[in-house]
Amino acid sequence: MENSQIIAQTSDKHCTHDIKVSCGSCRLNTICMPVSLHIDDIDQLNKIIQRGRPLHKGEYLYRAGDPFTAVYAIRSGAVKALTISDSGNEQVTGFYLPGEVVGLDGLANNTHTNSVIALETSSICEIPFNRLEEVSMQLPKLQRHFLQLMSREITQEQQIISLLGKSSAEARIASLLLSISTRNSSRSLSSTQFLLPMSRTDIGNYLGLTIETVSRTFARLQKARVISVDKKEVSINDIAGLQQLAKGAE
Amino acid sequence: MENSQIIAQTSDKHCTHDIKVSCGSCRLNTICMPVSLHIDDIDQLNKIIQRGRPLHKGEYLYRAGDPFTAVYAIRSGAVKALTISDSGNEQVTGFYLPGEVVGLDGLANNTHTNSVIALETSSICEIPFNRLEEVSMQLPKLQRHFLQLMSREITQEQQIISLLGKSSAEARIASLLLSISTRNSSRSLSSTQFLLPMSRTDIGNYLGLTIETVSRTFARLQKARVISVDKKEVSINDIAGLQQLAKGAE
DNA sequence: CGATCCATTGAAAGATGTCAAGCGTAGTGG
DNA sequence: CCACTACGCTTGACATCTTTCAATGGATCG
Repeated sequence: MENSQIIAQTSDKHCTHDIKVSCGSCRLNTICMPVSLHIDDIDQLNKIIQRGRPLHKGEYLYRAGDPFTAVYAIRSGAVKALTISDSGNEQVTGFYLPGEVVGLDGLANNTHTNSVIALETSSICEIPFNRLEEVSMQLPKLQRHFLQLMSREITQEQQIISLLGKSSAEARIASLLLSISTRNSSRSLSSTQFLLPMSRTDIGNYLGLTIETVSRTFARLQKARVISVDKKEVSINDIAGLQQLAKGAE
Repeated sequence: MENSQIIAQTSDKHCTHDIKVSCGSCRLNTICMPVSLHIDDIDQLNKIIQRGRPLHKGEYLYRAGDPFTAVYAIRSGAVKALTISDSGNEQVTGFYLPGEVVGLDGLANNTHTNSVIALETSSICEIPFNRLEEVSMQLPKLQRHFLQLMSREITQEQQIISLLGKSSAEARIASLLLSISTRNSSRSLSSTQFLLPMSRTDIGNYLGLTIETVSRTFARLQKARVISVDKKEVSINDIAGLQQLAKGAE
C-alpha cells in the first residue's frame, strides 16, 4: 500500500485534529460505534459528545483517582493507559488507537483506576456517561453496544493475560506487533508498515520486559528477516513467520 | 477463627448444595448482587434465576464457542475459566469463588470465548441474559450493577496484567494467595487459613509458571515462615510479609 | 552546544524452565 | 484386603533465557 501515507499515519503533521467532525461523518464510526443507528439516533448521540482541544504528547486525559464522568473515543493519535502500584511503579495496561474507547475502567467504583496519557498529539471525543446512560435507555442497541465494548475489553485483556502468562520475549513482541497490525488494517491502514506510537520503555513495561530485552528482541527479529525496524518505524516482512513466533511458546 | 469450619470451606461435605435458596435469603447476595434492591425487585430477579443441579469436579459449565445465553453466579464451590489457543494450549484466565459471577466474556460476540470448569463440586445460579436485560430496563440500578460487574472484571484483569507483567514467581504466588485471602474475608471466611480449590498445574498455568516453580516457590515461602502449606491447605502466617513480597518486584 | 532522553550492545549474574527421579495418595481391579 | 496404576506434588541438576550493570551513540530540546 501507499507507503508515505501510511508511515505518516501516526505523525502529527497529517492528522486531522479538527474538532468539528460529527459522528455521522467520522470515518472511524464503524469502529467506535459499530451499531447501525438510525440517522436521528446518531444525531442524538452526536449531541452529547464533546470534542475538546487535542491532547499533546505526555498530557493526561484523566488520572487514576479522578471521578468517572465519561468514556473517551480516540479520534486520532494514540494513548496509553497505566495503573500505579502501591510501590509507585507504573504499569502500562494498554495502548489505544484511533476508533478505540478508553475509560471504561472507571465504572466499577465511579473512579478511574487507570491514568491515560497521550503518546502523541491526539484528538479525543468525550462521551459523558450519565447522558450516555439516558440516551441508552431509549436506544437498546446503544445499550447493548456498550456492554459489548466492555466485554470486548475483557476478552482482549484475557488475551494479554494469555500472552504474558506463557510466552517468551519473542512471542510477546510478535504478538504486540500483530495486534497493532490487525488493528491498523481494521482502520484501513497498512497491516505491514507502521510507526509505533510508543517508546521501548512503554513496550517493555506493557509486556513485562526490560527495555534491553525489547531492543534485543527487535534486533533478533530483524536478523531473522521477519521484520525490519528502524526506531519507531516497523515493517513486517514475514507475517506468517511472525504469527508462528507469537504462537510459539503460547 | 474457627479452624475446622474454615478448612472445610471448600470441602464438598459441608457445602450447601440445596437448590431452593432464593436470592433474598442467599447469604452471598451482598457479593453477587450488591445493589440495594427493593423487595419486589429481588423477587422479580429471583424469578428469572435458574438453579441447576450441582456441577461436579471437572464438569463444564460452558465451553468456548457455546452461544452466550446467560451469566452465572457461583453459589458454592469454585470454578476456573480458561481459553484454548490456536496451538491447542489451555490458558487459565481466572478462578471464581462463591458470590462471583462468570460468563460475561460471551457478551462481545454472543459467544463464549472461555470455557468454565468446576474445580470441585459447585452449585451455580444461572441468570438468563435476555431476561436479565428485560428486567434491567425496568431497574436502572440492576442495569448499572451489571456494568459495574463488568468494569470490575476489567480492573481485576488489569491487576493480573500488572502482576504477570512485572513480577517474580514469589510475587505472583503471593498475590494469588492475597487475592484469595481478601475474597474469602469478603465472604466472612478466614483470610488466613483456607484450602486452595485449584491444583498446582492450574496455578502455574494461571500465573505463567511451571508447576515446578510453583512448588518450589511455596516451599520457599514456607521456609521464610510467611505461609504454611500442606498440599492444598494454606495458612498465612505473616500477611504483611506476604504483601511485601507481592509488591516486591511489582 | 550541552543536557537529557531514548535506544543499542556487551558481559556477567540471576531466575525460571527443562529433564529426570521419586514419593504419597486415590482409585481400580484382582 | 492387597497390589497396581495413575496422578499430583516435590526435589535435584543442569540448560536457557532474561535481567542487571555498564558503556556508548544518536536524537531532541532548550
